Amino acid sequence: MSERVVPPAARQRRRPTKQGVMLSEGLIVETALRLIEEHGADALSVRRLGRALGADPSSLYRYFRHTDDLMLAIADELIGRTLRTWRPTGDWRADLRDLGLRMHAGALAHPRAAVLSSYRVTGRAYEIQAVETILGVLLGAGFPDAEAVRLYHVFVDQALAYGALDSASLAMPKAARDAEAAVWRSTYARLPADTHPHIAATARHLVADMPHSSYPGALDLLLAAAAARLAEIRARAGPRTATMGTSVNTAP
Amino acid sequence: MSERVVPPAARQRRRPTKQGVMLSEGLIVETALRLIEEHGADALSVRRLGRALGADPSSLYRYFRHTDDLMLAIADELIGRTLRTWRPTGDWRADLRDLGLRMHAGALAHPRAAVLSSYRVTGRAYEIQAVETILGVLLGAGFPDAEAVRLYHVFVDQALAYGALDSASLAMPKAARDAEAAVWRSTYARLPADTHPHIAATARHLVADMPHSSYPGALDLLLAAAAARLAEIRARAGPRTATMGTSVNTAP
DNA sequence: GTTAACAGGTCAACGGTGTTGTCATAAGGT
DNA sequence: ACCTTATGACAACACCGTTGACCTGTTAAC
Repeated sequence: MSERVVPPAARQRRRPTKQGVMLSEGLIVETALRLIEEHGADALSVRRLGRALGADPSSLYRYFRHTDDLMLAIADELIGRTLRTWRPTGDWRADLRDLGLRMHAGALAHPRAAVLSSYRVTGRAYEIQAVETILGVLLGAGFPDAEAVRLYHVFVDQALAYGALDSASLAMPKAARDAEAAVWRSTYARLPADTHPHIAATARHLVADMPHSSYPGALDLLLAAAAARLAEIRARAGPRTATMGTSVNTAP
Repeated sequence: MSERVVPPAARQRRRPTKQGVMLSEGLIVETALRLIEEHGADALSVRRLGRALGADPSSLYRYFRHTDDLMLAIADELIGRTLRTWRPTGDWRADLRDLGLRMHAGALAHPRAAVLSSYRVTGRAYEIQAVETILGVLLGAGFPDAEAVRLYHVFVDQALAYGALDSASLAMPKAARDAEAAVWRSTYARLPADTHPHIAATARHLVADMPHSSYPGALDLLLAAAAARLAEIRARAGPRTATMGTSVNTAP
């Protein structure tokens, strides 16, 4: 190692691996994502990744300082992919709803990366682009600066937090997941009405609802609250238009 | 091990540890919580816990099948503590707000347990009590069964998801956390207005807002949306009262 | 061409982790 | 007093991330 770190993009002096592979940041990230996809969230370790690449595990430390440096690179790649498949229409509410669902789905597809990236600021290219885009949607809708930032923060954190939560749940072995769903049926649904009246009264709904993600519901509540707030702001600023829930993109 | 597992509560045949400690589920959970509190989230491992207890690590497997069995026990204890310090007033919105903030704070105090418990159903005593209580608040407020369950689900998941998210962030070494805050100041706040107009326009707010948890904001938006929904329900059912945002606790 | 610098791949080792199979023993019931 | 058995201890396994030392091929300069 000696002083090792990572020369950024100006890499030269390439040499193939003993097994003939040309390493690169891109190849490593891609392989890591493939590993996660094929063999589950826990399949990603420096050693296994090295094996999958046909390289010594320690070689990876020439490209990433720690494992979570690698995870951040993976996270940024995921942000990029999500953003690339998203087509804004100009309707802020529909656009944010679509984007939120895409972020959530993206997280579910890569549970391990999602968990790690959820609470980190990568500061990388795609992340910056995402911030700029989402802020643009909110400002374009007519939210004042401070409010737009607050909403941006809540929107992103909610998508990431739920993404991580549902990812973790999804990463459990299937048997364990089924067992959890069974707890609602066998434990909760059988509590007697005299000791647990509220659970007993709603048991049917609990059994049906609880095993699914509550993210779509949470997202809709968030957007509803935001729309109400926007209507209020518009009414206060000057009651001209009565349209609500939709907004023309008239950013300066 | 042979077939080992955990005889539930009917434990007898106590024998002290070599160092003279009498093990018990309770003592183990308490010690684990103390360990987390004193030495941070990563300080909890079977081996360290054994050392702290004055027992061989493998002894713990007589009480818990896996480490996350242990984590679930810890999680339930946390739920219990949170619930015990909460005093409902009858105002559903204020009560849920208070409870949400307490859950979030409780998670922050025990990051590792929070992350693990966030996506698990313990089915243990305190968890059941929490479900019953929260459902009672919502039903008492006047939400119909199905809606109450949906709201319960979103409320709890939101508290847990944000708890886990902010826990993870808090569990980072302080230096790393500071570095992340610096990214907002040094990277985002310096983007030129012509390439990133929206970020540039709101940079001041981003720097101020982003390093803090967005949970309180998210919680308030959720409660606002719920209150609006409740007003709608009441208006539809029969326009008698005009009070809104507050509710008398008239559960059957 | 020859050479010197060094990026980058490899090896071996360290200290950690969760988990389990085997064994010894003290406690309880009879 | 005996027998059973719950439970603690020990040792080992297979993994993990990380690092220091070494070696070698590529490149740039001469």
